[in-house]
Amino acid sequence: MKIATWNVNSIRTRLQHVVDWLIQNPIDVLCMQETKVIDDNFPRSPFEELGYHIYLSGQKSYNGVAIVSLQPLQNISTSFTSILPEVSPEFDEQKRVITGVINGMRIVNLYVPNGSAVGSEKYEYKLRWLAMLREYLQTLLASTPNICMCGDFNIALEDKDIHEKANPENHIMASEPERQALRDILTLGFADAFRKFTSEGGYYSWWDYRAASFRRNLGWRIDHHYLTPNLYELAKSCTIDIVPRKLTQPSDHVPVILEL
Amino acid sequence: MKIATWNVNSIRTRLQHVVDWLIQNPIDVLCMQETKVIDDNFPRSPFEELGYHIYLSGQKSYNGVAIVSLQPLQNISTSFTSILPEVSPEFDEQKRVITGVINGMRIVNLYVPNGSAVGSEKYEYKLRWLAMLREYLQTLLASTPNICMCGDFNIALEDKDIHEKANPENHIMASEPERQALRDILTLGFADAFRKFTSEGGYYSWWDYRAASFRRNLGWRIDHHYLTPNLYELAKSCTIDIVPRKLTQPSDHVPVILEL
DNA sequence: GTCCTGGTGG
DNA sequence: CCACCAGGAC
Repeated sequence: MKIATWNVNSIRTRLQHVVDWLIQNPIDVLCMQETKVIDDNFPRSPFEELGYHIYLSGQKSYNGVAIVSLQPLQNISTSFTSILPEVSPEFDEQKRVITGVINGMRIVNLYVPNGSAVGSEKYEYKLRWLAMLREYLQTLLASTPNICMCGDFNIALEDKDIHEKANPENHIMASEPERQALRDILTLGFADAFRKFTSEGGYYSWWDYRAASFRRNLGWRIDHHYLTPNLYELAKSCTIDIVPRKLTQPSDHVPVILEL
Repeated sequence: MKIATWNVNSIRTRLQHVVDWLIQNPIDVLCMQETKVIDDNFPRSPFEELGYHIYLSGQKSYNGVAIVSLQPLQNISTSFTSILPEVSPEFDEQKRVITGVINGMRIVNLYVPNGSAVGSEKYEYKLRWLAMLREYLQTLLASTPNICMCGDFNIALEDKDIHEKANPENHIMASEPERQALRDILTLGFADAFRKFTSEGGYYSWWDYRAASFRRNLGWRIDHHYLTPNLYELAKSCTIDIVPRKLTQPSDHVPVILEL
């Protein structure tokens, strides 16, 4: 089966790109981020016409995550507090997580905070959010040991995931505290599916809209699939499809496809 | 020769429609209104590639007029105060007039204020603007007796220029003070080119974007060519091309074409 | 650069 | 309904 993750940067603006891509690419589960729409206004029918079940956690303007799946998902959850009652309700105000179970595997679709600039208030929120996420995943793992966690992590763990013109040191999405927070999560038992198949750098999933970044290939690999051991063993491929970034009015991110 | 007037409602948004229309329609002079762009940002090259000279009086966001002409124009003017030094400078803040001479004929391209609602401050401005326009034209006529005045007048002079569902009485664009102000201008020696050839009603040049007005043909004829006697005699046809209103993302106005 | 909102203008 | 802006986010 194929599980893809794609930060679509507004599902309403990108609807035709996403639908066309799904028609061209046989995807079982598509995890989207930055849908930027409340659930009532999500464009359901184009996905339903392709046979997808739809699971949503959206808000106005910002954030918002969605999963569309050919098979139905069980045990959907869209909040942190329902899994971790003691956690601050601030983490559920922004819609950044949706999870459900398919074939005994839990899919966790995440939109990690961007963090703005190192040292900013939003940066501190990102680090607190990642610490909270660790607790959340620990709880989930206790009941479902097989987890495919994917989404826009807004973190590049290695310098080879970042184009050469950037200086990763103290850069948002590359700073050591962010990387450490993500590594602390992975030590729960997750591994990067992409790195099972590809060890070289120069593969990117996001290019800033500004400064002609895509034309100059100044990208970052910040969209990931992290798998628990059994799933990692099963992984058959993990690839980045840069074609949709070449269309007119593209998302700044491209889809990453995991095959299990 | 053919002289067309078209309120394009943003030349940048409508560029492809206008260029395609010019390629399909052999127009010598196109007068545009509501270009909504400062002169530095006007998309010059598509017109230049078609062989047009370009004359501009634009502003940010609102209003803005332009003439493109296969032959060059002489004696361009884009202000009221330069013709009528005693007039209030408020009338030059909004870019609503551009005029130039071709073959001894002066073309005056106008975007008359909309007036918002009868009795409003904008309505009073419209009436003052029209009174000022009369003086302006009187001055122009003294040096150039042959004038083709065209543009978006935001006035329908007769009830048959307005769809049946509207109640013209005290309606903006149809109120008696507006009509009288326009008639006072026409008594300087102008006649409606369209009415030389067509006496029936039901011909419209503008349909509101709202309420599916075009589909229901709830239109108004508010875009006109007014000609001085010699030119009126020479007029060969005056037609409205509603085809561009059927395209996707159309202007709410369509071109009106005068043939001399 | 491209997206969103909320506001104005029509 | 459609276009513009400013301001914020990324």
